[in-house]
Amino acid sequence: MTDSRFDVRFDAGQADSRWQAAWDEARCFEADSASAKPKSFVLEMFPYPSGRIHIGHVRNYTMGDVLARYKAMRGFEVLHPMGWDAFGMPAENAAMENGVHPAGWTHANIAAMKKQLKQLGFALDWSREFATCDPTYYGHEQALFLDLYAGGLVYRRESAVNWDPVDQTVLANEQVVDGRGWRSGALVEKRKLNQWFLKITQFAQDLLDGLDTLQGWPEKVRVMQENWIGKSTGLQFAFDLSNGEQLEVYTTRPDTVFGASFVAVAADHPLAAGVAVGNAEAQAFIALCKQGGTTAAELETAEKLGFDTGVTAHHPFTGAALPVYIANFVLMDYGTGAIMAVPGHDQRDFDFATKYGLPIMRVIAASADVADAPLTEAEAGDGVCVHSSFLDGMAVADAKAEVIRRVEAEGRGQGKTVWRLRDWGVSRQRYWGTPIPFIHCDACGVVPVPKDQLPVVLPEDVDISIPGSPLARHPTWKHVACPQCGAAALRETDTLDTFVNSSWYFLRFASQPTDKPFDTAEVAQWLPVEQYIGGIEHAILHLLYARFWTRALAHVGAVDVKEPFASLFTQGMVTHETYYRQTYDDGSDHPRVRYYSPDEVERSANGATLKNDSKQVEVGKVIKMSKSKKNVVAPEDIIADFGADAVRWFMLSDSPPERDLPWSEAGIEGCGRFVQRLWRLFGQFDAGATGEDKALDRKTHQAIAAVASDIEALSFNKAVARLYELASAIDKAAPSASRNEAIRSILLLVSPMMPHLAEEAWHALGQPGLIANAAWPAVDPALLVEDEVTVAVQVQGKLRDTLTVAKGLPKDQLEALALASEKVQRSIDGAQIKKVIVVPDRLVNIVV
RNA sequence: GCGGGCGUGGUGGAACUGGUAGACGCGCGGCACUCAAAAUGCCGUUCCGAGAGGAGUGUCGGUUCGAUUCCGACCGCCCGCACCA
Repeated sequence: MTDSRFDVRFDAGQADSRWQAAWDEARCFEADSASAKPKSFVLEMFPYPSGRIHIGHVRNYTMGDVLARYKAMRGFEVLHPMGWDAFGMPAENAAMENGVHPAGWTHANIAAMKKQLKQLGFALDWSREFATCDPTYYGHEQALFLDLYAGGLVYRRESAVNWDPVDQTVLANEQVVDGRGWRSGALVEKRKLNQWFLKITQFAQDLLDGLDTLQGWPEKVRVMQENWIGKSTGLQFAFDLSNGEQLEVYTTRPDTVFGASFVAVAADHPLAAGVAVGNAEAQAFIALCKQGGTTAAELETAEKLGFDTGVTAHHPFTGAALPVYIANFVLMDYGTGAIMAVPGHDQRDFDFATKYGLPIMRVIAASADVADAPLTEAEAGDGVCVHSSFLDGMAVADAKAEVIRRVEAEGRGQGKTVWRLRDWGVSRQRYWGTPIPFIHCDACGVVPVPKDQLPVVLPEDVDISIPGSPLARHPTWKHVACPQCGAAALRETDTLDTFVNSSWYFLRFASQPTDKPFDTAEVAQWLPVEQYIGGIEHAILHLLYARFWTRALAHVGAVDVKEPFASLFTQGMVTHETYYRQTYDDGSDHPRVRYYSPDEVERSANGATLKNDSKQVEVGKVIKMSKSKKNVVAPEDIIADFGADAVRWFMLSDSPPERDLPWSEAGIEGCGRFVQRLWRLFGQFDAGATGEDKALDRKTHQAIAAVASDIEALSFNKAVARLYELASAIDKAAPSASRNEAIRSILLLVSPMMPHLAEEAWHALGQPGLIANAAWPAVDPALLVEDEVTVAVQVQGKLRDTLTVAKGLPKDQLEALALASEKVQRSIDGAQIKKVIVVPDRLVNIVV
């Protein structure tokens, strides 16, 4: 008899909240650091509390959740925490616009988003939740900052910084994209300010080397970080100039030194400034260089321009007089801001030399016999030195070493490694961030706040309505006594970059004592994070900073870990069609594009109409959901319509997780149908049924094994397909003990993905406890092997027949069977058989 | 320009280390159930062809008994980086 309780439709609305409450009650997902089980730390990038969860979060957290629940079923003690990256500009912007306090705004947003996350039934350890704006969090961050200061990794200096005029604050190099602020989009200006820096460059080599150990990271992300760190090795040396001065240049191609035909300096190089004194033409040229754009497109099209200073440089080996130019393509902040230009082997130099009629010499050739081949473009490749005096015949690598050796021997320069990576400026002139725990005293200088006076808490009564630093203009907050001499002194009013907050939050998740940031031994229990999941947009910023902080903390003895994230997965975006019309409704001649949201539109197989007027709208490209294109769906709406499990299932279906997932109404409806279908399937559990169904047993066990390996590989789309197949097989099978076992198994297999439905059915079927605490079903290896296989029979590589035979049938028998096939005989058609290839259990190919 | 990735039905995508291309989902078509609809179930669905059969994984070529998979050239799309000396 099947179970009549399953005749009614599965009521997600009611079941979701019941089981969410049951999990909370049973504290199912609280991680126990003292557990004897093997540990697994599954982490998704914690969200900024913007106010609501968007569909991208849902996809991200669903993936992590499936993995976390699966790991728990496999006997791991799982740490799967959640918190809030709660400091930052949007809270201050909201304060400016709406007059709400950043703290109140942030906490209200957190409450709203937490409710949404709870509705999705994620197996999160909420007991470890924190927000980075909690003084209990940022106070510990201040303590760590002081530790790094004591360890020599924090310093303060005046420097030219990237100033974001909209956010009214400084940005790190990494936070400037195409000359604009990464968040505000404003054109960044250069300013001189006293800034706090973290010595990330001290770990440049180590951060680079560490990338090789991160085999669980996407190649793409490792390449991006490698490029960002930007190691180059070369030679720095001085030219003697005709004006009696010296000019330091840096080159990665010392082997091409005999091909140098001019020298160039940046427009803001001191030599350029010197030349410009009393020289209007030079001044005009320098001004021209400085107004040049910095975007990729502008740079690409920018013409190479130069200004001949009239100064010449003496070639260190030939003694030739090389003209010194000011050139717009030389950057002051890389190397020494001056280069030796080798037109034959650097395209920029080639372009420049062509324009100004300077010599272009070949000094590297593929082989010595093409030493005089003409150059039509710069040849940057490998080869041997030619026309290069004592270097002639040497390979590029050897010649580099030889030139460096000679220059060093002459005391004229030295081999040098140059990095693109710069120290990380962490000062922000904002309110809503971690106060930097230092005090400026006229007598004692910059004094750390004693640890027993931490946290340095943000004042609540601030005026955020006007630009500028709210802490700096606060009437009382900054006035304190110097901890050393007791005299009146001033607090540091800069706050830390919010990327500092996210550089160690995973450590605080692993361990959160009240008297210190974390316990080193407890952290060692959980770290490294076994699987980290988040967006590709953090490939450099967050992930590089977090790797650096982990090293810096190891440097001062706070942690034993080096790489915080063993495996990284970057998931694709959720996309959706766009719907639009071209309108002229503003009365102008130019059409404007007006977008419509999916719920204003009726979509059919061959087009779309607007619900309002039943007239057609254009169906546009499938792109990332964004408010401006109105192609968004609200998680709360679809959860209400279909239930959390259908939404979760959709997030896992079809598209491989690293690729974009196109949202569709038809797709989510299909998921909703499958939830109901499974529900009915569970109702087919027939306690009275007996008997064996070997074929179904085999399918069940194959599915158990396949779904497990698919989840471990994060190939959720494949696991989903497997589960559809198993469901169909169960549907078709007759009642039996095997079928009951199959139903019990599929229930367990879908439980990480559809936990509410699974829990409801588990309960209805009278299974003990919560399925959230159940174990993954065991696989019988004997059932994974088929005893019959289908073998393809080809003639000339074309499929002619298939044979179903016992597994392991010997080659000669297989061959005989294949040749006996009527279809095969027909296509051989009496031709002579030259060769027969037999792959046991797979195919027979007959060559005639 | 440099680096990386991708190209498979109407559609999202499967295909283990070269071995039956198109699993599974969506859509579409047909049928059953129903007074009817919804829901559900069953069957079909790469293309051409009535059929036997033929063609087919961006294009062209190569290696192989056999290529979505390996190699070369080209075309197209996406992403990242960039006057980094």
